[in-house]
Amino acid sequence: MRKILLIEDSKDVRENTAEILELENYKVTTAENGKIGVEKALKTLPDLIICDIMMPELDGYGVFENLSNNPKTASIPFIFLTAKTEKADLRKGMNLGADDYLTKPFEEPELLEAIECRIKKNDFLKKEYSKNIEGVNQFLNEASEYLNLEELSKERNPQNYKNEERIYDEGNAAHQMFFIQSGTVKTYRTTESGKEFVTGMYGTGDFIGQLSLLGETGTYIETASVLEDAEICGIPKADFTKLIYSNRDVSNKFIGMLSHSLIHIQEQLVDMAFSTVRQKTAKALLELDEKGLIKDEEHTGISIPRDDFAGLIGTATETAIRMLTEFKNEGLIDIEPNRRLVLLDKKGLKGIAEFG
Amino acid sequence: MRKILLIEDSKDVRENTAEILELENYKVTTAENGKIGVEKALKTLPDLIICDIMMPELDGYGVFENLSNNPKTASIPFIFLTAKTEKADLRKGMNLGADDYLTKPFEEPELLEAIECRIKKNDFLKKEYSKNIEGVNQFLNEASEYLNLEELSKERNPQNYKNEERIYDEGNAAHQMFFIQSGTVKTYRTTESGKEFVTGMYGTGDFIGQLSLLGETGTYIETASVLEDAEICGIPKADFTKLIYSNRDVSNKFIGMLSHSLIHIQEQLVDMAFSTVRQKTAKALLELDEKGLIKDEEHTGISIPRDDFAGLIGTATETAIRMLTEFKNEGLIDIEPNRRLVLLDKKGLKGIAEFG
DNA sequence: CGATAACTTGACGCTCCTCAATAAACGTGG
DNA sequence: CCACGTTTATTGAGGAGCGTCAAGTTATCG
Repeated sequence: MRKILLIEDSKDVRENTAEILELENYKVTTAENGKIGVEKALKTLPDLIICDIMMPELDGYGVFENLSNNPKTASIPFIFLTAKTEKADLRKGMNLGADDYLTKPFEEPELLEAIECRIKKNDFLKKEYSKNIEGVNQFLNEASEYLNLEELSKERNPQNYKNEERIYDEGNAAHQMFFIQSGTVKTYRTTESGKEFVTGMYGTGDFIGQLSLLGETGTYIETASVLEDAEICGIPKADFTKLIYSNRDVSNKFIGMLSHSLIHIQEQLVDMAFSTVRQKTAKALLELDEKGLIKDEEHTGISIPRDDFAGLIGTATETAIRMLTEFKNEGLIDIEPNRRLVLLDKKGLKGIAEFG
Repeated sequence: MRKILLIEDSKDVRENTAEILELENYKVTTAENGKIGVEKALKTLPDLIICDIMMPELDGYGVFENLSNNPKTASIPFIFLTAKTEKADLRKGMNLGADDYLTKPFEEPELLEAIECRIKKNDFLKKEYSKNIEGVNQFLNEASEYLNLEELSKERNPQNYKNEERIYDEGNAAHQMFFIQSGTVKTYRTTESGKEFVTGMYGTGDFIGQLSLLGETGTYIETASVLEDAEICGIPKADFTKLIYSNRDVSNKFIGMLSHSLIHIQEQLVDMAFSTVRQKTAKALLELDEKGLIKDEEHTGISIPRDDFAGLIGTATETAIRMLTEFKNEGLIDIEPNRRLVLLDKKGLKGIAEFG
């Protein structure tokens, strides 16, 4: 049962509203001024707070400010209540970061709808997505669902791509991002000297090309090509940017994910600078395994061309191969006749990744 | 003079509103239905659009949808107009990404205030900030100004840090970010093998530690220490997150900046993997110069310890020094008696950075 | 002015890249 | 289904680049 805290100085409005909510099966706590409201909020940690603006002791802004500064209460949805005449003040409240507001007198369905909407929203926001770019995938799906934007991938019919086929090219104008329905894809950049640096490998359920849509050049920052026959559908830039930019909650979530990516890639940078190829190889194997691209107890894995594996580490193909055979001789991995890699000793690899 | 497009089917309301706006010295274009509205919007590219929801031919949502999908008009502020009875529909409009709305009948000051607010906002958003993390600086300043959040750095009294002093340490709980009022600071990570990788060098007007506040561990991801005596003031996490998360426009802008950083750091990663030390040295010099940390025609520059310079490239100190003397012998840079570096031939360095 | 720290240069060896040759896998057409 | 050519993987040898250690030089600070 959801708990709602109602902060309102007028006894009539308070009791009336509380009754409506209780009939809808919410558990209601009430407070007759801001000060008490803050105390009760901290004590009961409700799922949602409805709060009048004009109040004795501590006004609505004060309450909001107070609760925002406490991590325990900062993320509780907050709905302002206000008389129609105070309308000008509303903009201030919304700018502070309140989630919604109602003008008194309000209708019953209006109230309930607003509450329902906010609670649903908060459930979505509380959910944790994985730290890396992979988290974006799941996130986009749920976000589109949550916003009722059926325009996203669902309604698009996927296109078939064969091995080696390119999905988009570095430098071309970026009009779409892509969702991988099945198959495997690598993204890479080509250096002046003609070498390929593989920036990522992606499988079923991943999105690629998002970052290029946000870049200021408006062009793809990398090339994507197919590793294993894939079904892929394109998502127009407009759909994506609408999703990201138009809804505050979604964009906040997205900021969190971008930060994680940034932190992660910074770690990679340090690795790249100071690790030996042996360490980098072990790390690459572990990362690929996490994405389910390498055969182990759980996954079937895929056959990865040695060129690409080397490009992922940033080394010469021959060196990469040497490392792999080294690992094989040490019993850490196995190489099947069809060149498929099999992870045997994850712990051992982790040790190498860290200490060499 | 600002151009406003008013789309409204009721003749009374339309003419009335237009008059108010013209008295305030706006240039007003009117349209009596959605279809004409879209056409006129595309033709005149107004600074702001006010649009009724319930209309013949094409309703307000349709108009908004249409204009959102055209890059030319997507960023024009959009204010919905609606009768009080249609209030439920409003939430839909706002979710679509409209900027504001007014309920009919509205008061004159209410209208004007809303318009003023949106135009101001849009001016702020249109402004371009530099692509890298440095852009965040200027941005935060202007954003705090724009939101009237005087709580940020302005009102804090800076603390003095001396050479070598540490501002925060990798792994410690992150409660603040920092603004550099004067002086120079480096941020670095220490590897297992005890080497320092310098992740950035920052000077007057830069912010540091933001990313750590957004990370999920809640700890600093790097260590910051002073290179040149500095005045630095701390900005509490709460202030920063409030700024970033509470306002949609600010967070959108922030997404853009994070994306740029991500793209930039990905480029660094490729460089790190395939460039020679010679190339990396040239690149590092150019980057430092862009930040005004190296002496050239415009800047006085600072004295950079060779250790740190090497850490920035990800190489041994001795190797870094060898490269510098190499460049000196080639006449690309000069090394003053106090070890200060002077850039002489930017073009030459750029050539080396790209082709070796 | 001396002690200490920071910088610079030299010598040597390891890591990893390059080039070259061989072996295995793949694909094609008969 | 096999022989053949082609691509991809693997192994080997040699050398360039860069890290490490050590010694010498210059700046810095009390």
